[in-house]
Amino acid sequence: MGTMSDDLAHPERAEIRIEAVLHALADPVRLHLVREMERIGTGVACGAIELPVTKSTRTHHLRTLREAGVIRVRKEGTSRIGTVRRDDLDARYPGLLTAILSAEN
Amino acid sequence: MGTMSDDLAHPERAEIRIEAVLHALADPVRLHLVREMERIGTGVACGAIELPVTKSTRTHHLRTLREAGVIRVRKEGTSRIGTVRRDDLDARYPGLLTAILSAEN
DNA sequence: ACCGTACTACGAGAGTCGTCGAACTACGAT
DNA sequence: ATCGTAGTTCGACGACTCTCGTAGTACGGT
Repeated sequence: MGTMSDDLAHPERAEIRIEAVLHALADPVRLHLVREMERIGTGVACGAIELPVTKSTRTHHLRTLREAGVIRVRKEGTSRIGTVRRDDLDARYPGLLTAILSAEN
Repeated sequence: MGTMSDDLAHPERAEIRIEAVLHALADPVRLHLVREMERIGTGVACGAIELPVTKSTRTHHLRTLREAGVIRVRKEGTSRIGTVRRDDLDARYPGLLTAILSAEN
């Protein structure tokens, strides 16, 4: 047993704040994470994306992205499947995500 | 006299990094600063924009924006005139600035 | 020359952030 | 039931950030 909130918390579309989104995407690790999710497409096992950090740090970044409203995460067995919330972000900040993700640097 | 680098340092267009821009605009004070500059238009006396912080904090935020490549600052007497680098930002990250600045929230 | 205005520079303090390791929970397979 | 795999949680640490006040520099007016 043990207390376990079975579903992960996500902000509603209307609750997404631009500062939180920008802050979330300003980190190189998180930006890479989102770019990979977008590249692969339909539902990625978060753990499958190679990262230069440990498991706990990965969890931290995924939570930051989720709580900012950038990605949606659902449980699938022992894995977490993540997808970019492109529909919500495009509705709320048209052009933002495309501009950021297509920024070659 | 004293050593005084007479011109302020700005990154070239090609040197602008997306993470720095996002980080710079993720702060509420700086975002407000940039929005005001864009609203007023051609060359604003940075000190004229009302802010809930002290002078030294304002200097800090202006430096952050300048070093990220978001604004250009030139000296005019004892004042600093700031302008958003829309041309450079639009060239490098098309749609980004518009998306961020038009985000009401 | 003096004074006021506009801004910068330099600490300092409080808070946040990114990172890790160790301990824990949850699920699936053998 | 046992083991391994996937992820979370917790505390800790160093680094960075936002804030401020004080002191200093530069320019313009009287």
